[in-house]
Amino acid sequence: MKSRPTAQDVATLAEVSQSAVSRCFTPGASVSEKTRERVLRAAIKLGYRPNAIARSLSTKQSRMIALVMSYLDNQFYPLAVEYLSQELQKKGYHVLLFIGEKNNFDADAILLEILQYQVDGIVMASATLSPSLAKSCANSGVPVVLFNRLSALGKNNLSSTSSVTSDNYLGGKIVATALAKRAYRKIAFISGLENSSTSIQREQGLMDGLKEHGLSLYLRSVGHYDFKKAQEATRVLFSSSTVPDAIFVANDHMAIAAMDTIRDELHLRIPEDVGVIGFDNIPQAAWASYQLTTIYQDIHEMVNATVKVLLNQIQQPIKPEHVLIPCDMIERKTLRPL
Amino acid sequence: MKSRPTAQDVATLAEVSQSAVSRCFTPGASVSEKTRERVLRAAIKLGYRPNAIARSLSTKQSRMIALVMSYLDNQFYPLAVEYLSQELQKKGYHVLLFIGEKNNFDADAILLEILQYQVDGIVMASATLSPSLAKSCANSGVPVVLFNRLSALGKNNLSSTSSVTSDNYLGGKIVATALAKRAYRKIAFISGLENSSTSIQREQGLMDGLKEHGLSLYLRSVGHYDFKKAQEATRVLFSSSTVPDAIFVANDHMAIAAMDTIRDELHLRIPEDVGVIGFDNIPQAAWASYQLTTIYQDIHEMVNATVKVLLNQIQQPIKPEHVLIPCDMIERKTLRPL
DNA sequence: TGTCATTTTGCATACGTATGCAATTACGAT
DNA sequence: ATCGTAATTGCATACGTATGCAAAATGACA
Repeated sequence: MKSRPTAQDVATLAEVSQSAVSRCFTPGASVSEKTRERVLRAAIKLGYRPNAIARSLSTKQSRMIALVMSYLDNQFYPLAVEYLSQELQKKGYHVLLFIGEKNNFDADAILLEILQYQVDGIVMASATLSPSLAKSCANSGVPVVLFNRLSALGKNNLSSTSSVTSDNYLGGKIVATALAKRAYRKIAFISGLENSSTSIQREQGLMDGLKEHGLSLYLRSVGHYDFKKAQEATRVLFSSSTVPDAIFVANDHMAIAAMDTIRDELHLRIPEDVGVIGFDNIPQAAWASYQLTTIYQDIHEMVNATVKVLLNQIQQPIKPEHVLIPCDMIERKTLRPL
Repeated sequence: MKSRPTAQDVATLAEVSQSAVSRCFTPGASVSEKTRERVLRAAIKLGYRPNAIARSLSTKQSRMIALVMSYLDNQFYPLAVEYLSQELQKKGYHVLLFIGEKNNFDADAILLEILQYQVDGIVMASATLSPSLAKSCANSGVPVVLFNRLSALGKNNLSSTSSVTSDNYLGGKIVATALAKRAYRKIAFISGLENSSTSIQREQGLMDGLKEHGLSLYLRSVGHYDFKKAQEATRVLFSSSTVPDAIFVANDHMAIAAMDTIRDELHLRIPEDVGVIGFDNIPQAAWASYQLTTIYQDIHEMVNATVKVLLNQIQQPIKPEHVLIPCDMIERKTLRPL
């Protein structure tokens, strides 16, 4: 049980200096073919691999990216994690994962932990970045990209932290048009977390879109992006005498919850009695039992953009970037046909 | 854009030595109340936080755990990731996430990357550990725990790498008994990956259980733990003239795929025409449209055990440990009642 | 063969923290 | 006040790598 060989061990065996060994593992460094060969031979013999920790200390680059999430219930996020992790690995980065507790999610505390690890960048999904923390990151020179989130906006709608989101506002408008054209008139909205930018923008798009078609929102309920709470929200919508004929749910995860309640508890038919439309296009939306009509979030584009922005910011953190990914409707069977 | 303050900066401001500062941030170190106060005051003033990288280099403990996965489609894994990450954070560890590509998953290459980061331990889920790698880890003194997997077994059924799994064999037997008691006679099995220990043990349990009830397996098909492939496997089962009256599917993810195919394509009723039972008890199994009867995997117990074993092994890696978590059936509506 | 430009090499040091050891201080008891 | 013991502190160094700089080696060319 001896500890791992160091560059010095390799150097001794290969009869060169430790610097030479280091250069052999540093792309672009100046080493002759002869010594490289000798070093590599010795390295293989000893099973040597450079110590990334020591390298990080020396170069001041950890090649680690912190990924901050708050929950993985909604299948959209695991997929994002998976693809993001793969893309970052391709670029030579590694992912340090931080998942907060649902109830007491203290982003500030987590971020302080993160900063200790000298990560080269941070991707925040499922959590807003408090202004104080954004400042803290900026001071440390650690670039941050918000994934599927915007931070609190100033009056000019420009946040100081980079972000990548779908065009949620447009998505909301598309929903409004689709519902209007299908002759739905009593339209309800089940929101996500009240203070989340995604939910707010989707709702705003819906409202503005409805107005353009001479309609207005009929009912509204809050689902907190949670399955059970969305079911409760659905019950509330149907508990009064004023019943909606269509529901826009802020994401698919909740839309499925709503469908279960509508069909199994309330014994209503979808789409005959009530239309349902979601947002995200998670895999479950395509399952035969749901066939949920929804707004497509291009997860691959979102991740690609996130990686691109992040690496940009790492190279030269000048101005924050804000990327908007287009989205569109995927028609399945929870809205009646045109 | 100045770089982060160091212990030396704090020491200078507080007029003490760098050692004193270090000791203030090392639990159990000897510091007087007076100097601790001065140091902390200075640290706060400068916004100082110890550099975890430097600390790792010095202590030879990174307090990072590598988590290796191959896919997150199956909701069971995101939940495991979430809870595992939270538990490790509570213990002061952080998670370095590695997700392989579905197609070309080169565990060996990934593991070499991991070892460079000097992680204190490795949790492998969704991937078998090749003997060469296991040896490589042992040489490096890095403890490994297999989560929901066993490595290739020797003749004596004892692997040299620690593991935490459900009692998959027992689960298979429970399924056999449940099916037999409900008078199912033409029982089919849809397997996961053919070489995965979970699928193998669940099937073995089923076989042995059936035999005890004087039955034998009627049909068999391979689903590779993949949604679309499971649907194809289901079609195959029903394509010949010999049609099963019940199917045990190696996990819920595939069981749901099978249900979709059975009901939506084949237009058969569950459980009247055919019974379905899965394994895992993922959240979707409880959705109203499925109500899948399944075998419960206690994900919290599994994670708790994983963390416990891992920390044990980190402290004193003497003998590998193998933990078996009990499991039981959760009855919903995809098997006909007794 | 000698000169000069270029490539390769080694030396020395920095990165930021932890810690063994010896020196110093504090404190209680006599 | 004196001594002894325990608590605290600073010094020096180690952890493993990268890299600026100067020295050395190489190679091209006349």
